[in-house]
Amino acid sequence: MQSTTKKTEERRLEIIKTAEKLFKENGYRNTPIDAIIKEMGVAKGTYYYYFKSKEDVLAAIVEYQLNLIVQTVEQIANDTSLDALTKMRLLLSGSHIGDEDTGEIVEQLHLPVNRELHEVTNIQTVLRLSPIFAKIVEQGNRENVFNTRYPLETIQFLLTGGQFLLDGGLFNFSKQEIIDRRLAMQEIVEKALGAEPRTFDFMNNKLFEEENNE
Amino acid sequence: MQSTTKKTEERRLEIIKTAEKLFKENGYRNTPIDAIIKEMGVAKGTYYYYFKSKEDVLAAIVEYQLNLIVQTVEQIANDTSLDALTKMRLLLSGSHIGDEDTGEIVEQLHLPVNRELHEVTNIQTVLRLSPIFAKIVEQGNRENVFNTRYPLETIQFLLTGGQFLLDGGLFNFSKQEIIDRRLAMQEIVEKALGAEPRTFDFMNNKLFEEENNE
Amino acid sequence: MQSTTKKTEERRLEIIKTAEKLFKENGYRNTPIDAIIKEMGVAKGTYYYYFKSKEDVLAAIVEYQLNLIVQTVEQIANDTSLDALTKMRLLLSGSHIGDEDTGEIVEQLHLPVNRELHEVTNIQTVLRLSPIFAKIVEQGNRENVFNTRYPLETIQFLLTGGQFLLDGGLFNFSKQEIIDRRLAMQEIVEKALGAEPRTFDFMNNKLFEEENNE
Amino acid sequence: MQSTTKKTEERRLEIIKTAEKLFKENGYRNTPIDAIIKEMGVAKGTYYYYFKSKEDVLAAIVEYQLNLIVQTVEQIANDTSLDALTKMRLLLSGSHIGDEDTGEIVEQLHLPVNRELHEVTNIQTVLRLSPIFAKIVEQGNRENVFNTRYPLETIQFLLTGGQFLLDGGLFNFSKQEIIDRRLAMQEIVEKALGAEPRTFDFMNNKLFEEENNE
DNA sequence: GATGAATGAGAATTCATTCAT
DNA sequence: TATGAATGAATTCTCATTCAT
Repeated sequence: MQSTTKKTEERRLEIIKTAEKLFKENGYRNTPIDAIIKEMGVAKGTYYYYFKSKEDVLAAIVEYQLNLIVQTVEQIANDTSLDALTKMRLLLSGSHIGDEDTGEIVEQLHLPVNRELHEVTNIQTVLRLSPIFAKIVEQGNRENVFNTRYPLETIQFLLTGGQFLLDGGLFNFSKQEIIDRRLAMQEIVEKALGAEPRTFDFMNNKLFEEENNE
Repeated sequence: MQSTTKKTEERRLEIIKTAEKLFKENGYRNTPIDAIIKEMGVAKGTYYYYFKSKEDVLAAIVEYQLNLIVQTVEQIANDTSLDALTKMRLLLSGSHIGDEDTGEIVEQLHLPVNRELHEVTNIQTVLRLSPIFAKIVEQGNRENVFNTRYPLETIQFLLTGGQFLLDGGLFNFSKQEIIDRRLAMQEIVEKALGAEPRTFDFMNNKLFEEENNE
Repeated sequence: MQSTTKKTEERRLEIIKTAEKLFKENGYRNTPIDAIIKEMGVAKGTYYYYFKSKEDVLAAIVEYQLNLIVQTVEQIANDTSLDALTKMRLLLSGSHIGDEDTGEIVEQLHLPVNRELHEVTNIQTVLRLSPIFAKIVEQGNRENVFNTRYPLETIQFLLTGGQFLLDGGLFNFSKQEIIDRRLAMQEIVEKALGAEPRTFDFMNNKLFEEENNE
Repeated sequence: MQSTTKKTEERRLEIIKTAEKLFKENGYRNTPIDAIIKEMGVAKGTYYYYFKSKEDVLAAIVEYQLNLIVQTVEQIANDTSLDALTKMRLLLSGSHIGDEDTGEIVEQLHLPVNRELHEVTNIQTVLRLSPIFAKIVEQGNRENVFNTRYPLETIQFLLTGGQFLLDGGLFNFSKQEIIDRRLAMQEIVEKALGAEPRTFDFMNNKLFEEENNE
C-alpha cells in the first residue's frame, strides 16, 4: 500500500477542504482545478476520481458546511428542555460549544466568502435554517415571549437581511458600520418577532468584544 | 462594407439594452460578447468601439438602471409638498407616473435578474437608495408617523431583505410564496419603522392584482 | 495652391513626427494608429488620407531621418577644402553645427530607439552612410593618414559594430561600460583604418564630458 | 516515471524545434501558435501544457541554441593543451569535431534567422561568448601572439560587427559581398587583436570552398 | 481635406475533462 | 487508487483598414 494512498473518505474531505479554502481566497471561477491539485500535491486524475466535475466540489462544500450548521441548530431547536427565548439567544449568540469545524454559528453565517460560493451557500442557508428557526418562533409564540403572525416568512426575511447585509463579503462595511447595523438589526428582530425590547441585547455586547480582539 | 451608422449614444444604449437582455436570459458568464453582437447584427469591433471590455457593459448596465431608479426615488423624496407617509407609500407601491423606461419602482427593484448581474445591482441599489429612504424615515419621525432609532441602518436592512429575498433571481419562490413573504415583509417594515399596523397594506393588494394578470 | 500644398506637407510631417515619437517610446508593434491620431487630435480617416498603411509611416520616418543624416554627412564628405582626417574627426565627434532636427550625428546614430524601428533604421544607416564614409577613407589613403585595403567593407564593419553595440537600445550597458567600449572602439577604428594611435582620442574625451552632464 | 519524464522532455524539444523552424521561415510575429501545433499535429492545449506563453518558446529556443554554442566554445577555450592561436583559429573556422546538433560554430553564429528571433539571439550570443573569447585573447596576450589592450571590449565589438553585419538575416548581401566583408573582417580582427597579418587567413579560404559547394 | 463609426479576421490564452498507463 | 499528458472548444480582446458623410 502506498503511503500516499489515503482512505477514500479522508481524501475526499481533503479535496473539499482545499477547494473550499481556495474558493474563499480567490473565488470559484478564479480557482482552476489545477490550483487545487497543486495545493494538495496530487495529480489531475486524482481529483476526477473523487469528483466528476468542478461544480461537484462546490456542491459538496456547501452541503458539508450546511450539514454542520443545520446539525447544530437542529440540536438546539429540538432540545425540549429549553424555552424558545433561550434557544433563540443561544443560536443568535453562538455561545454554545461548537465543533472545531463549525466554529460559532454566527461566525459561520457571517463568514466572508466570495460571491460565487456565497450565492449558493447563503440561499441554501436561509432555506434550510428558516424552518428550524420558525419552529422556535412558534414555540415562542406559545410561550408568549414572541408574537409573530408569519413565523417562517418573518424568519426568512430576517435571515436574509442578516446574511446578505452583514456578511462582510458583499458590502464593504467598516467595523463601526457593522456594529451600527447590528444594533439596528437587534431592534428589528425584536420588533419583528414581537419580543420585548432589549431581549437580544447580548448580540452587540458580544460583537463588541469580538471586534476588540482582532 | 455598408454600415448602419447610428448616433453614438443610441448605439451605446442599444448595446447596453441588448447585453442586459442576454445577461438576464443566460447570465453574465454564459453570454459571450459574440452573442451580443450577433443579436445586434454588428461586428465584434463595434462592441469594442463602445466598450473596452466585457465588464465595462456590466458596469454600464448597472449604472444605467440605477440612475433611473435613483432619479425617480429622489424626485419623490425631495418633493416638499408630500408628507413622509405618502412618500413611502408612493415608493413602495410604485403607483406614481413612471417613465416608460423606469416602469414601476417596485418592479424595478424586484426585476428578476440573474446572479452575476444581480450581485452588483442589488448591492449598489441598497447603498444608493438607503440614504434617500433614510431621509424620508427621518421626516416620518418628525411627523410622528414613524419611530425609528436608526433610520439609515434600518432601511438598509429592510432593503437588503427585500432585494435579496423577494428578487426572483435568487430564491425560486412560487407566486403564492412571494405573496406570503410580502405579507410578512409588510408587517416587518411597519414594525421596524414604528408605523401603525396596516400602514402599508396596499403593498399586497397591489401585488395580488399584478400576479393575477400574468 | 502653394499654401495648401505646404499645409499638406506640414500635416504629413506632423504625422511622421508624432508616429516617430510614439514608435520610439512604445515600439512600432505596440503603437496602434489610434495612439497616433489620439496624440494628434485628428480622426482616423485623416491618417489614411496621408498614408495608405501603417508600414507606410515607418518607411517615411526612416527615410526622413536618413535623409537628414546623409545630407549632413555628405556635406562634410564633399567639402573639398577639408582633409580626410578632419572630415572623419568632424563626423565622429559630431562637433559641426547641426540643424535642430538633426542634432549631433553621433547622437543620431546612437539614439536609443526601439527594436522594430531600429532594425530598419540601423541597417539603412549602415548601407547609406558606408559609401560616403568609404570615400573619406579613400581620400585618407591617398593623403597617407589611413591605410585601408577594403575601405567600404571596413567602414561597414565598423559602423555596424558601433551602431548595434553602442546603441543603448539593444545592449543595456551602464555608462561606465559604454565608456569602456568606446575606448576599445577608438583603438579598433584607428587600427582598422591604419591611422596613427590616438588619432580619434577626442571621441572619448567628448563622451566623458557628456556623461558627466547627465 | 523516468520514461514518461523523458517523453516529456522529448515533446518539449519537439515544440522548440518546430517553433524554431517556423519562426525562421515566417518570423516570430507571423507565426501563430496555431501554426506550430498544426505542424506538430497536436492540440493547442498541448502547447500550453509545456509553455505558458508564446514568448516562452522564444526564450527556450534562444536558450537552447545558446547553450549548444557556449558549451562548444567553452570546451575549446578551457582546453589547457592548446595555445591561444589554435583556439582562436578553431573557433573562427569551426573545423573542430562538432556534435550533430551544433554543426559548425561559424555556421551557428551566422545562421540566417529572422529578425525577431535574431535580435534576442544575437545580443545574448555576444554577451555570453565575449567573456570566453576574452580569456583566449588574454592567453594570446601572454603568449605574445596578440596585443590587445581591452580584450573583453574589443571582442564584443568584433563579435557584434560579425554577428549583425554578416548574419544573412539582416543585410541582404550577395555571396560575393559576404566574401568581401569577410576578407575585410579578417584584417580588422587581426589588427584589433594585434596579431600578425594573415593569421586568420583560413577564414576566407574556407568560406570560399563552402560557398562553392552550395 | 476631414471625420469617425463600423468592420472582422485573427491572436493568445484558459481550463474542465478524458484516458491510457 | 493514482498519474499526468493530451485535448480543443470557448472566449476575450486587438487593430489595421474602409467608406459614407
